[in-house]
Amino acid sequence: MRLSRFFLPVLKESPKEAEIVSHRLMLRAGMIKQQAAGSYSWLPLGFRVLQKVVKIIEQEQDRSGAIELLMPTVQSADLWRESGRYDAYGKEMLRIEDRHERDMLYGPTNEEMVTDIFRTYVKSYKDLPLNLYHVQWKFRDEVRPRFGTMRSREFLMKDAYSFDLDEAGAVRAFQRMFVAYLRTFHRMGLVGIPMRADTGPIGGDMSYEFHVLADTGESGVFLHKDLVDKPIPGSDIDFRGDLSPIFEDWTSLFAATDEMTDDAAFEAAVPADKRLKARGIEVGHIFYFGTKYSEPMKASVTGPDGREVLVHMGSYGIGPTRVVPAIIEASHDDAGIIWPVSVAPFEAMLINLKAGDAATDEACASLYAELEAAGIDTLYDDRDAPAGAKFATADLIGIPYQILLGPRGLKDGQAEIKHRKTGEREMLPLSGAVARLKALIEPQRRDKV
RNA sequence: CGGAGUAUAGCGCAGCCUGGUAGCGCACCUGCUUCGGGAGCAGGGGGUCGAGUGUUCGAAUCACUCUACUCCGACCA
Repeated sequence: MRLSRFFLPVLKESPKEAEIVSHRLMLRAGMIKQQAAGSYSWLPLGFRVLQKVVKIIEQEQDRSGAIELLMPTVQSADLWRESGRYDAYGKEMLRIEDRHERDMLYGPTNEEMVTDIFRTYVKSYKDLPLNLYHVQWKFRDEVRPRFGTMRSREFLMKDAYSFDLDEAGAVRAFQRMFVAYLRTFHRMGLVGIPMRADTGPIGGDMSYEFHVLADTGESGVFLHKDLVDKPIPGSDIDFRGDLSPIFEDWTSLFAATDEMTDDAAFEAAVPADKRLKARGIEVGHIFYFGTKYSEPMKASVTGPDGREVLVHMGSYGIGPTRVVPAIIEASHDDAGIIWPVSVAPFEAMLINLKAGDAATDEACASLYAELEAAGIDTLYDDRDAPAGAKFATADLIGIPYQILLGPRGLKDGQAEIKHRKTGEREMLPLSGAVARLKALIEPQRRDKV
């Protein structure tokens, strides 16, 4: 993509409403624009990141055996009356009336609707286990939206719903999601630590929140230090096999939010040198809630013995529109964002240090063509701007690798590659630069981790 | 929902106290000079001062009402 043909409204100064670093950087990097309280447009750069995050989530959901579909944002109130949540949900639910004066709502979650789909079609235990998910916009009329897309009212959520014959099956489904979530966050360059959590209004018995550690996190978290760099299951993990050893390995170490524990319990459970008290951003939440919805909504199957049984359900959410700022909170410096390659809006940025100079333009154009041919997703800064402004933009928007070419380098037949994360610079013969870049990027690609 | 604030050009702000018809920096446009870490000079465009009502000869400025947004607390992916 040529920058001169892209839409990238970067800001030199940060709007005053942005209090936390991710919000500030997302505004400055031209990723989002606020449209109302808790409501954001995703501008092209931000949308690229969001799409990459969603792609990783989908890949790991699919790998774990979940099946993607898409349900509407606007739902009929009737389903929610069946489950009893139409009255229970309160003011957080945006209620809408259509022209026929029917009660509708903008979905804050989809348990009712997916249960309705399930009960319509699934009649036999032979069709279980089943896990259906979608990635769809939600609306929760938060009392106080804040921190940009970290806590917005309209937000994107991947929500998965598992259906099993009994509790043992549901626990296996829960463990599959648990492992899928470990992998999902890891692939985005995040350390997502599962913590015992409160079940909240969705209800249920077993619940883990996945938290990214960051000073700006909204929750206090207590955890065993060893969880921070615990190895993540690889892409060869067999989701049809027994995942309970992994589950137990992770959950045997203490980790809980401040809603679930306190200093005394923490100190009793974890030796002093292993205690880590921090702030966490909740990026995912998984629940097992048994027959909470299948019972009122009559979602049952015929079991092997011919008897009708209510299915045991769980639900599993990740908020991509929150994950993006969480990644920034975890990975930035004074100059701007530092994207992991797997979610970066572009993998490389080619900087023409003297746009308008015929020889440099030509050399950059051919280098750009070479980068594209090599499959490197490149943003080519071909603007007629001072070099300093180009560097500032490249650093701000956090492209992992910058490749610099100007008259000086051209004279020596050399290009410079700069690593955004480390600041390291290498001079390379022009002919070898693309190969070098490819070697750097490829192992970090999202499908390789 | 309770508490505290803010609202003047795309962004950041001054002007308000003490009423006299709007200004600065950045951004934007034109030209020239520049270009290896957010360029310089010259010229230029853009605002019914959040909305309404009132006070006044006259309101960005004073009064009242409303709206939007932000921050702090209780809730949530």
